[in-house]
Amino acid sequence: MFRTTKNIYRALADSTRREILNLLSKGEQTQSDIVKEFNISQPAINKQLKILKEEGFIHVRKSGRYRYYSLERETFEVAYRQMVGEIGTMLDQTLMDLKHYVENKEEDDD
Amino acid sequence: MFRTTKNIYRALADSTRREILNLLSKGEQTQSDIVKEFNISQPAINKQLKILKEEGFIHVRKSGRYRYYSLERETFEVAYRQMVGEIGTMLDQTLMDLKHYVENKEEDDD
DNA sequence: ATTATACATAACCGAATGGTTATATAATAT
DNA sequence: ATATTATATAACCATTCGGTTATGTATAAT
Repeated sequence: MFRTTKNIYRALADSTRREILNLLSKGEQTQSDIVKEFNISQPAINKQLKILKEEGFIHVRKSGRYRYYSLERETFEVAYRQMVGEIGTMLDQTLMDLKHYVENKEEDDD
Repeated sequence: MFRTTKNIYRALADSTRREILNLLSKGEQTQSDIVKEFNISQPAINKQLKILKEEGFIHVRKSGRYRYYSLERETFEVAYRQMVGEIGTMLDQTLMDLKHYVENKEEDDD
């Protein structure tokens, strides 16, 4: 009932992944470029890239021995909008609830 | 560099927790009320509530043997804004990048 | 006083996470 | 042909996660 097609929540759950996305948002990067930006091993980065790819947030372009990673902007944006919508709704509802509470302050009976 | 004060990403990572938040957004609920809404055990819900509380997204009011849970609207909203800001920036940057790419289509040399 | 209800907590469990090291493979450079 | 570089993959490990059952404790109801 609450799952987005692409699980943006999973993608964003880890800080390394968020930083990778942030990095890629500045432009295409090879895997080794990305690895250089972190203090963790190449296989560790590779795994996180795999998860981001699984969830559809990034895209790989192969060229020679290089892999160029970039944001899958479309997917990302759609998922993002959905997430913002969901959470936004919750916040709206709390306002509604507060409004209801204020309005019915005196008459506790319904 | 990328961590919010309250870890909204962690809070939202699990679908049960998101559903709890959604439920609470409609108004205060006792723990047993919440338990009834799910197919999982009371201790399981209790654990998720503990995490949401840890991250500051909900609040408990004790009354008799009941625990009334409600959204900590303030924290939630601040974290939400921050998250939207962070991700929004990423998306803006990809636009920027795209713009740069489009503008420099013909001249690959900078 | 006894029973029922709401919640808390402990012990346990399997699976997923997020990293590691070691090693293989593929492409490039020398 | 050999060495180097980029990436992939396997095996391993500790921790976290998200649930379970069992049981304890506090409050309320009978």
